Amino acid sequence: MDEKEISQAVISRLPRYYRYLGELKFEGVERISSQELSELMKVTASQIRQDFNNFGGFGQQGYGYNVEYLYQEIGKILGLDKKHNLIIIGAGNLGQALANYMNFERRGFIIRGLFDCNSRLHGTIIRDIEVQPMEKIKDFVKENDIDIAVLTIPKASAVDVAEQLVQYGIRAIWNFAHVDLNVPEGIQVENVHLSDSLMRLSYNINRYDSELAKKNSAENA
Amino acid sequence: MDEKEISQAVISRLPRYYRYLGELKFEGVERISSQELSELMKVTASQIRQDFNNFGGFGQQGYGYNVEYLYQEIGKILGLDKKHNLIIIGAGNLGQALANYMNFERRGFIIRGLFDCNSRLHGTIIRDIEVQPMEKIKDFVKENDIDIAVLTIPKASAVDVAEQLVQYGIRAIWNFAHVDLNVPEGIQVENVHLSDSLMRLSYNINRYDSELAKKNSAENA
DNA sequence: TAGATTGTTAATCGATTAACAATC
DNA sequence: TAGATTGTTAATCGATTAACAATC
Repeated sequence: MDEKEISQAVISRLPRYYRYLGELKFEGVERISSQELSELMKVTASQIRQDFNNFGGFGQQGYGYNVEYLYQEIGKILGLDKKHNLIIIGAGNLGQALANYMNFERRGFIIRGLFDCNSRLHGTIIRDIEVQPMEKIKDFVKENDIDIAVLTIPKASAVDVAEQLVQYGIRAIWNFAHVDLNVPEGIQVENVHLSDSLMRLSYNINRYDSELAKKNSAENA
Repeated sequence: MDEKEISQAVISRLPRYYRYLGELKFEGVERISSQELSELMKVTASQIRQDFNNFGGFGQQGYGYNVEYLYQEIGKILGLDKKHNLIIIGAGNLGQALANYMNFERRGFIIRGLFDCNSRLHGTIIRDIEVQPMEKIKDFVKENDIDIAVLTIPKASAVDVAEQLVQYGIRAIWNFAHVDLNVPEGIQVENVHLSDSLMRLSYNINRYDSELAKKNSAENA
């Protein structure tokens, strides 16, 4: 009953473990110790063991971890053994790019519908999917068992659209709009704020420059 | 000399502050207290004050913070007062979407070149920029003072291309390829791993479901 | 001056790392 | 059995929150 809540720090690391294990599996590696994995991934072996043990013991003393098994188990923890039906709201450049990106399907995320408020896009077909007007979302969500909505629309309309999606019964929103959505408890939101990411990059360039300048002036003093 | 290093946790929050302050400024709000901002942004006032004070005193006791001034200062910290020249490597759907996205230019990130290994794309023009073959990157970087490269290519070639870019003198890489790059000290990398993000969303949907199931079975016990 | 609110120090909380006993 | 390596507890480190003196 009193489940120890897994911290978001741990969860954020799981996809990276999954990626490395997938590659090891692909390379035919059968087992790996936390020590070896730690060298590969440049994190501490201690953190790896702690992270995995949040979900129970996946390893074996004196042996290490079975790559195939661990890969499967992390996949299950991430819910990748389940299928998810998505719709994309906003069939602009980014929406189309995501619709065209095949790799998500491989992980069980299947794009079922595309919607846009721009009538000139209606009827456009992207990967066998026709762009439909926004008015069709409501029925489409109900009839096609959609659980995830991808928001690739400008921030001006994103908050309203998100609210509607929740009413239509959507379970989760993958939000690319540069605005914080306000959704009720139990609706999952994952933000991808590209401009935030670019600003962090900019900060780090800038910081490196000024530290360099400081170091140089110190040498000349 | 002994600069207190600013933690990445703080830096990650700066773009969000910047966004909120930009909106407040746009709405004509002149001053704001940490208390008011904390209610708006749903973080503690304490954290806001701590964060800002990493960079010096931006506020005034008894008054709060001047929105316009604070917005400018955070912009400067993020390096948004400086121009950056970018190139995009990989003119597929995602590369084109980013090239078409105007908002980055507003913040001083100017896309100068587009490159792709697919010869069928060469000569295609996106927002006045012609897609060029990969062989042209080297000279282009030197002649156009490029500091940021956006990597929107498949992971198979990403590591090699990144290595080359570093040799050509690039300063920073905005990496959309699903692989960890290995770059020397001083080269900034910011990863946007979309599939990792989607997996986190998947985890949270899954977790919510199983918690609900647990709660229900507990009630029936 | 009195009230408000910052800047900053101290206390708490959580996450990471180290250490080692358990065990394959 | 001996060696290796996990699972787990304890120690450390860092980040967040609370509290309050400084000051506008």
